[in-house]
Amino acid sequence: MNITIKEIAKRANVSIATVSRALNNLDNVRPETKDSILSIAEKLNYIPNVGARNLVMQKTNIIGFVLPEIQGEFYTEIIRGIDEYVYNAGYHMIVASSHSQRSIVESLVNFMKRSFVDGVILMAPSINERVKEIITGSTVPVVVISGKSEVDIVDTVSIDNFQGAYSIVNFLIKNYGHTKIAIIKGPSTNNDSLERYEGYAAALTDNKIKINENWVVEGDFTLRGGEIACSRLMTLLERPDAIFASNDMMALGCYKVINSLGYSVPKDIGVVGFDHILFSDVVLPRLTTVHVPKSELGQEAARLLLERLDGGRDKEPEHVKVSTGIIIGESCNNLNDYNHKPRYQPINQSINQL
Amino acid sequence: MNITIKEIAKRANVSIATVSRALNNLDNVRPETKDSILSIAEKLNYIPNVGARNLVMQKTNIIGFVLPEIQGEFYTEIIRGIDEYVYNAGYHMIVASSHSQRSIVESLVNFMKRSFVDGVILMAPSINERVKEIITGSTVPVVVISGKSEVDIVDTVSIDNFQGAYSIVNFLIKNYGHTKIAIIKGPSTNNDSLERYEGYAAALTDNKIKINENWVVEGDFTLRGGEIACSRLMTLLERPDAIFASNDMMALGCYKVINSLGYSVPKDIGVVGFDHILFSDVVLPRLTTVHVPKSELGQEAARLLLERLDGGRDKEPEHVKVSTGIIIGESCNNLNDYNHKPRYQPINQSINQL
DNA sequence: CTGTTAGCGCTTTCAC
DNA sequence: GTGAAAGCGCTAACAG
Repeated sequence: MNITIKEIAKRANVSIATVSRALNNLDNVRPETKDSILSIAEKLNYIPNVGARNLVMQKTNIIGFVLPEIQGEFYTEIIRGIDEYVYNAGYHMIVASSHSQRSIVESLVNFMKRSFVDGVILMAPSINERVKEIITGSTVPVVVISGKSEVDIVDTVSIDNFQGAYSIVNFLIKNYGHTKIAIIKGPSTNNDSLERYEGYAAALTDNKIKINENWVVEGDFTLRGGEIACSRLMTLLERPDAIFASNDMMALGCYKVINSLGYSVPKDIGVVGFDHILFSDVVLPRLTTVHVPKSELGQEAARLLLERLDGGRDKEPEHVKVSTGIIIGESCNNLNDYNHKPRYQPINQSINQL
Repeated sequence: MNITIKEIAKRANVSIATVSRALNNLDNVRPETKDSILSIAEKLNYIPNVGARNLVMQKTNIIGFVLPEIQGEFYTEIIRGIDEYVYNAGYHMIVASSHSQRSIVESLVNFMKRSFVDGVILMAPSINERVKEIITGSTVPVVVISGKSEVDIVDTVSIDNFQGAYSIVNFLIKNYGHTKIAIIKGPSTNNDSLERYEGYAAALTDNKIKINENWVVEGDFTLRGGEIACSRLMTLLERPDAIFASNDMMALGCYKVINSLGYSVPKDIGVVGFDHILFSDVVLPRLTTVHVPKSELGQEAARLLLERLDGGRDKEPEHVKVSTGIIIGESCNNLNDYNHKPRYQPINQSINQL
């Protein structure tokens, strides 16, 4: 049988209450008593029963993280961000991704079970009515990571998609002299996608550039989607000079298509992305893209949740936006520099540099 | 206050025992009574208290997954594999990756707390004495995912590294006519790394090819490590015709170096990898590599763990090896097809090609 | 300082 | 079929 405080109490000739106090390091225990208890516990290799403590404390020190699917480094980074943060506060995290057998709704409902988790972080590209309903009726605090702060009754964390998209497009225009910029949008149901488009549109408008509807195509955030969308752009009579792919995966899809058509990035057409995934630095030419602090996204969500858990249950919902930055690669040319300076160093030169 | 079986019992005019029976769908309850109870529970929106049930059942239906670091799709896929499998059995998973604040040992010890998790899946590239000790003394079942079945006292799941490495190297020799094959090993402390090297060595030996020590260099499984190792190989007086990188990240590092030197893959030198990460299909040329069924790795581990949990506590430890397959890309040439065309082009010639 | 006692909410004998 | 009662192992008043 597993050893309990009862057993320790017997051996130490004290009551279980005293054992509990000693173990929890409360100060109203005589030092000698405490030492004795602690040493006995140590000797017996005592391990507290978490479940029993949970029951009486009405707290599990576990939070749930619900996400669409565990795939791609994006989610991985967020998971890490959350985990690192909550660990320091003595919490653990249960990950529930939706998959063939389980929907987001199901995961949520499951987590809301009393004494299962103390709080939930929900990551969802779009939030339907049913989910909103569940969040509203939740007994435990919920923090939403989403493209848009569409749920204002709970804390939210979102990427500053607008700013990110605006910045990079504005950069292409102002610094690189581009005017013919196409966009490959993400899925229309996705909030991040919408905001990125708005940033794109605003940057053009602010620079007095008309939006060419032929240069606005939709993708689905996948590599394949990027390929298809890019093919469409490449077969237009009037081609853009640069493509703003709403995420890096699609940008890589563009690379593939452009290369397979015998063109080259950025010589023939520029490509920029959004997300700054690992491989945007690995590909040649390195992708110019918008950096999203993924891990920070998770950390902020965790911070908000733990703050709620720490007594701040009825303060106003907080809405945090994490900001982005531009990563400048070589996937888009500076048209202003274009005075016949070769952009690619002759190979013999780079060899000399070794 | 939250509603409990006590409340339901009161309203249904029965005892809490009967409520419990009805809720758990035991058969020794009169149908009418059961219906009445169920409808009341429904109406009251009753949610069972997981913690209380855990306490009396001595079971949490949570398993722990301990891994070195949450990073890269490799781990992500395994997490998904485990999650999908255990979900169907009514379990949840707590992920604990080691990071700056937490070691593997710490995670393990933490999970071993009674009533915290019902079992643990441990993924570790190498297993030290301390960890072995903890596993041995564990009160809950442990399944180890590791490169080698070095822990034979518990169930293990491992990649068939030897077979994978052997296959791809043998393929290069037998099918592509290669003889000058270098290897970039992984870290020497990593079991997967060692086994892959052994597969490489065996394939050469079986084909009566001597191992050239100059062509055996060590990497660290990172992109950067691959670059450094590849640079060393490329500066040798006698260069290999192909490089077997012990994982795909390092293979991509090779791509970078080879390209930056003005050479091309596979024309000047072939590169093959191991893992079959997402990006091995994205890069150009597509990487020839060894496919590792990552999600299956997680699923097998989950299966073994749940089998233990399901009463099979004292059956013999099982050791599962998941097998690999070769993915043929375009990153390595078939020399048999290569009728006397020079493999290394003079540098000026490759410049002309631009 | 320490012991007694009353639960936390649930499952499970053991009677009836 | 159903109820009474005994815990699961722990914390937290409340006394002393």
